[in-house]
Amino acid sequence: MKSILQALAEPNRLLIVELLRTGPMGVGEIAERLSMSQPQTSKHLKVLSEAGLLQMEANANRRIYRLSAQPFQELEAWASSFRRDWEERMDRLDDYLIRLQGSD
Amino acid sequence: MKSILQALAEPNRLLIVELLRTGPMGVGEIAERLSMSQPQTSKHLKVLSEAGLLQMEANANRRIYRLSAQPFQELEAWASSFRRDWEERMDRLDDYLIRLQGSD
DNA sequence: CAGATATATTCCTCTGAAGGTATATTTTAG
DNA sequence: CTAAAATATACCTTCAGAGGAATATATCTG
Repeated sequence: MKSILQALAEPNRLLIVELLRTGPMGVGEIAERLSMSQPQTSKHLKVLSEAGLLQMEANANRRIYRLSAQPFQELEAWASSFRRDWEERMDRLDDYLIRLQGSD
Repeated sequence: MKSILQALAEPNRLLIVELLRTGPMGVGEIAERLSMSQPQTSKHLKVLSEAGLLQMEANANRRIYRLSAQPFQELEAWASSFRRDWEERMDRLDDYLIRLQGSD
């Protein structure tokens, strides 16, 4: 989770991720569309890949990057687990209020 | 989204968030439980609060911090929206395959 | 084989942000 | 009113990491 969050926290990397929502893309096209230098783009792609957020497919001298589904599902599960925290606390509050009512 | 991710990306702040899942807590207790200095803790709490992740309740000279539900719901929604991307692409693939089949 | 193209990597610089120490601020206790 | 407790803030130092320029690597074209 930590490495996913760290990878996504960098603004340009977040832009890359949002761009790749539209579909898989090569390094050059990413760099051009986001007005980033090619080395800068490659380095961000490396960080994103090492965090598991991207998959790379090598074709000749082209590298096509695409979003990987799993880490986003992990993130969704993690974020939703907080909702469960609130709900459990609500349940405990309900229990408490019911017991309070019963003890009248 | 960016500020939420940036706030959560720092390891000690992530620890604070995980700790606060167990319930609201004062600065001193957070610092002690995580073996962090008080100023360090206060500064991280400020960043988390400014990102909307925490709410603060002042009681005398105590400040009680608690998790705020909304940003985690935003994060969940954002992460889940990627799942929708895959599904849409699957639908388009289905359409394509069906059309391919029809054109036989 | 000699470019040309696409991408990765290396090296350097510099800024932002994290951590430490000291201090300010507020509130309570005596 | 004074001291203590809890927290926030200011100031300083340090370091990871982001960006730029140059170069390495691999692949295709003629």
